Amino acid sequence: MVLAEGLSTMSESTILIVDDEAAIRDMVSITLDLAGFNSISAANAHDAHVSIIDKKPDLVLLDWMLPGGSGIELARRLRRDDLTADIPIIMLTAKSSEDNKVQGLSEGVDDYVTKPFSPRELVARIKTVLRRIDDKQKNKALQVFDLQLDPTSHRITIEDKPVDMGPTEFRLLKFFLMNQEKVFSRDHIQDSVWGGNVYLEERTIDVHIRRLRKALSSVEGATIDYARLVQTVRGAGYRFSVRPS
Amino acid sequence: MVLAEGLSTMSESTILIVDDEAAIRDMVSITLDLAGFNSISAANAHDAHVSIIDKKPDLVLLDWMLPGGSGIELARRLRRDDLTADIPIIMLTAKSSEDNKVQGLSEGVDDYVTKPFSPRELVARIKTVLRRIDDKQKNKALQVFDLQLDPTSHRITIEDKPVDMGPTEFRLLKFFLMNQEKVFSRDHIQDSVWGGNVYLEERTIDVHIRRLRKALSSVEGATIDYARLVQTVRGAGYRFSVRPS
DNA sequence: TGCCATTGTCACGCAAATGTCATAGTTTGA
DNA sequence: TCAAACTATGACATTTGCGTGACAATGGCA
Repeated sequence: MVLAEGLSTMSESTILIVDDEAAIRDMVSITLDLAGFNSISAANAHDAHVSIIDKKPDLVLLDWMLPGGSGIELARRLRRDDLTADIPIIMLTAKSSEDNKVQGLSEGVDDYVTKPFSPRELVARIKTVLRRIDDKQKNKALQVFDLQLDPTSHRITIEDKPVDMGPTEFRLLKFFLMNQEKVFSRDHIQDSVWGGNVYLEERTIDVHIRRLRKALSSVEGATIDYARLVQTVRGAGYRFSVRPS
Repeated sequence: MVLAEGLSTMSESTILIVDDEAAIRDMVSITLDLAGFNSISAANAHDAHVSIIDKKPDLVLLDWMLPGGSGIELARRLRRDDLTADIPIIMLTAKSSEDNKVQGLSEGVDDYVTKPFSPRELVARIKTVLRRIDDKQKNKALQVFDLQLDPTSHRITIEDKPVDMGPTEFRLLKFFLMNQEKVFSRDHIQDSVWGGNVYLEERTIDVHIRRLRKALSSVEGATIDYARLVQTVRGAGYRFSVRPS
């Protein structure tokens, strides 16, 4: 069975360690690996930024005292850029005595850990932050243009007008919204939306795709035909994409 | 069991004390413990921030004059972050200076206490603030259009006309009014309205939903059909929402 | 004690939702 | 241009979930 997409608790989160001291990098790296995380590291802010854009880690462990004060800079830059604004950051700070300067600048940081720290503490903090971000993410409304899916109220709206659809189509749309711009085979869709323990006729998926499209088209006066976002990829499956096919 | 939502009088509120002087921290801590609060403390803004994110206290007692002026910074930061914006803050100021008062209140501080203060006064202020916050949330949630639920007199009115319903329907409506725009499964509703230690047949919830709807519809000449606000979300549960389904 | 409101349960009916099929339509490559 | 492969769609039987009226049990209150 193929794993359901968008699982809240990823089996293996990738953590980026940014510290100029090799000893600390190694120590933390080993700790994280033992805790079941995937760790990568960077020795300076520049490499870190490249890594973040490249590898898209789930969390960044950032040393406050990088040479040149660039740790602060990096944190700020990450927060400013939409691409990286959602990546949680845990700051590693030296001692709490001289954090006065630090205070005003530490906006948007998700947690701090003070050196020296125990591996146990570090892992606990990371897990806490990941869980918190995760919950936030899970309950966050998914949105594309003026189409909104709000998991909390279990409601779908287009331009604030409610869209009526069955539970299966709801799950299907949710799946698509969480995995846009990717083609999925019918098998994969079945596994992710129905679960792996059911047998469905192949054509059944098509029917539900059709019902989803119909629901998305049913809104009067919409500026876009949202049904067009559910695209057929002949011979491969279906894809949800904001780009015209 | 899921905790009942929005309990007004928390059995034990957690108060975070932020002060750089250990003597004051201890004094306040003892005072609060005696008054039946749960107290934690932090010596600087940094630790305080960590604690707040971690422990989510119900109120923060914040020394204005933290070294480096970071007290005010902290207050500002707490207000800006969505996670912490709702946590009430009471400022501890050295002298009664009008400046402090004005500036503090403009930063969204809920009250201020001037040193030296008596334990009695401090506790009274805390209780006042907690009650005010509490009332604010309570009163905000308990009115929708011309439907009113008054917890004190235990009455429900629509356009000032009394609505008759059983105790269970009353609690059910209260629960819905406190948690609007969210879907709740029957299990969740049962936990929150009946408590987790009872076993109910699934259909029983439906019956009470129906009784609630019937009661809400029973008012003659209402401009809105309030029963429509109690919405069925097929396959998911029920939702109280101002928006049409 | 008897009355009455309240409550939880059940059985039944209805409508939405679901999965399947047959048929029509479209695309692809020879 | 034609056949094969693939997809869209309408129709249909079945399943599922929800609404509703009725009823017995409970407990408060006069």
